[in-house]
Amino acid sequence: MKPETDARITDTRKKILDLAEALMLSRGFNAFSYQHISAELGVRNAAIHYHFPKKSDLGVALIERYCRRFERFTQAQAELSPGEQLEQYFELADRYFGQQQICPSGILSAELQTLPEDMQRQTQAFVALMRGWAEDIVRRGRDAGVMHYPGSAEGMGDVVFAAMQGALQLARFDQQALQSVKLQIRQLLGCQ
Amino acid sequence: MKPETDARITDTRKKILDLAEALMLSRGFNAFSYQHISAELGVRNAAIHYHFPKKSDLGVALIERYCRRFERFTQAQAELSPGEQLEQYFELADRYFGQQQICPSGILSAELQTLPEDMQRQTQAFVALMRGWAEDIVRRGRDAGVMHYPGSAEGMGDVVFAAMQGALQLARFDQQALQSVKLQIRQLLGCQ
DNA sequence: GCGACTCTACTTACTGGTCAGTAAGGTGTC
DNA sequence: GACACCTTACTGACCAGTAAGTAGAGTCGC
Repeated sequence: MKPETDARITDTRKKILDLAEALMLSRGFNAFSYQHISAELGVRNAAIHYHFPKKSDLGVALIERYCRRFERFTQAQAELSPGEQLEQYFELADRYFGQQQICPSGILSAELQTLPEDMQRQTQAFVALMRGWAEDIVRRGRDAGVMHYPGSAEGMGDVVFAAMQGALQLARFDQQALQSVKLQIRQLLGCQ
Repeated sequence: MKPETDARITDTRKKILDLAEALMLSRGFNAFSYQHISAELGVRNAAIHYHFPKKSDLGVALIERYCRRFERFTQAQAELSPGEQLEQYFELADRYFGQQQICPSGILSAELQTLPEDMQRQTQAFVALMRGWAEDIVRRGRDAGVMHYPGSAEGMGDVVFAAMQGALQLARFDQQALQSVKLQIRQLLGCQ
């Protein structure tokens, strides 16, 4: 039985993924090594290679987990109003910021050209998922009459998504930047 | 006479900076090596070290050049209307996109935590410069009565800057994303 | 106008460190 | 005894950075 399809995912495997995720969001995929993980975990380097033979296997598993997590997140959100969904999006960003991290799509798109091909494809799918979600929020917000903005829902969704991604990067220099962008997006959407 | 203060900057030195710039904007600062540059330039690795002893020296010189270039850009722009300034900003982004690059502040902030300290400081100054400029455009646009938006000029400037930075990263997956964001920003600002 | 000197802009040759990745062996559990 | 989950021990590639040497162009005293 492959670990990927096994319900009881190895403890070590999960710890590796968690550590790799934190490292990727703070340092980037290229800038962390198996050493970083194994040292923190108290195992040898080759133990990581046992679970993820190539670094790209680890990267792909990381993005796949993001996609699954995101799917669950949006399903759990389905009952919420567009305004509440937006606020949950903002809280997600706050959580990244609190850990001195940026959003996964931000680091992955910045490093894109140096990533292994399978990771590039996976990233593309993940970014499309998040982009579609932002678009969905502002479209349903306008349809429900609680959000008001000129132009298309596609355009507004892209601006919200791009601005939040950029804001998390800006927030590394000025912690007020994230608050500033969130507040301005609320005002541009005419909600609250 | 130091090369930095000499008007006649070495040809090789300039070529190194140009190549390093292109490499940084497409691959990132950590993901290019002196080998990449020396191979392209037809010189030996140590020749690069002659002009830039440490890689961080090259990085700092790169950002310093950005600051100087940006200063000249904004000065040349001083006579233009806010609407025209915004369009020039958009054209700048188009140029990066055309070369499969992202904006310098995007890659530098994504990699920030792995950059040498002097580069981090330099980056902070550069980002502050660009942020202030975006804020200035939308403030003067509102004052002149040609741009209309809720909230503060600080907030709107941050959204425009963050959205453009994010859009260039999104555009790596979907080339329409940049157009989409530019169009939406124009509509949010109520100009054109 | 010629040798001595100096400086710039490199070269060759090297070091030590880090990296991903592999092979083969060990150990405990079912 | 088969398998999951590690270990030790290693390889080869790449990396930033350094030391020492050199070719050529310009400068200086004389």
